[in-house]
Amino acid sequence: MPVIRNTLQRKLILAEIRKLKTHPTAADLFMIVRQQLPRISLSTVYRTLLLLSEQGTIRRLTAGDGETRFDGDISPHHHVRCLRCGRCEDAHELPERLLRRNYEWINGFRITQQQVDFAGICPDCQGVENQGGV
Amino acid sequence: MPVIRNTLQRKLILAEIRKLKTHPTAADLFMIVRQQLPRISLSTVYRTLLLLSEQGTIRRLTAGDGETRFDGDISPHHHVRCLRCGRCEDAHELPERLLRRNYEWINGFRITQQQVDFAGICPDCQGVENQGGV
DNA sequence: ATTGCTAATACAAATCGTTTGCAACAAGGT
DNA sequence: ACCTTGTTGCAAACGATTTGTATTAGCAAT
Repeated sequence: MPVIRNTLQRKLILAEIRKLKTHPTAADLFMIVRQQLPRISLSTVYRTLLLLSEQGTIRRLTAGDGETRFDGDISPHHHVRCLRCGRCEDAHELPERLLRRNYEWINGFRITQQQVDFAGICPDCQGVENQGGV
Repeated sequence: MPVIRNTLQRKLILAEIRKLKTHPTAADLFMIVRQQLPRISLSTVYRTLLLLSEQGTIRRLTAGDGETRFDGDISPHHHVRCLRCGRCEDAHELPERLLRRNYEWINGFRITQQQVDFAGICPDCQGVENQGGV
């Protein structure tokens, strides 16, 4: 088993993802970290995000069409996503009992992940709702 | 507003997606419909699936990493997905009260879609679990 | 049935997010 | 300070999906 090195790029990426509450995409993080480390490459960002999510250090949010988003808060909680602009927020105001009960087996599947995916139109997009789009 | 034409390709695709219980991908449906209509193109399948899901005739399942899957059953129910092979099944054995309550507003978002996403290892993949992979 | 309008198709090429191959680099144990 | 090898940056490959366009075919009106 190879040694995991604590590189500067990994430190910066993890620090930024923990600082942000916006569930950034890989491209978002690339642009942010590049301000401190201009030569960092997008593939390093992808590789680091893969590593961190496999470690369980961060959470990968795959619901929704577009890009994968990442969350530095790994405590159990749910998300709301805007179908128009893609914005993704925590849904902390939900009753926490919603998924308090864990399912370990369904249809013979051994369940390891569960999350509720809420989607709709965010406040900013509600005004322009009739002006075409999706 | 343009007239929506009831073409042969649309009829065939909708018939197949309603026949199948396996939540096929666009590529799956392409291969199936091609047996009856060899000259159909993959982009027609994609465009038709987009149209049908925008109409609300079928349901788009976007949770998970890989390809988008489609469901001809639009009644409210949840899904289990295998993290190893990607298989996706209905989770009908769940207590139906799980999402019986509908959320209309969360964080100021007007909610139009909600679903529980369960993921784990399916029975077929449990045996080979230790032999590497994701 | 035949016509005419135009939505929808097949095909190819483009696009988007993400992954991978590889030579150069740097983390961290010695 | 050195050496091993995990990691990076870059470019190119990748898979899923979308789009441009000339041609085909639905279907409403004759």
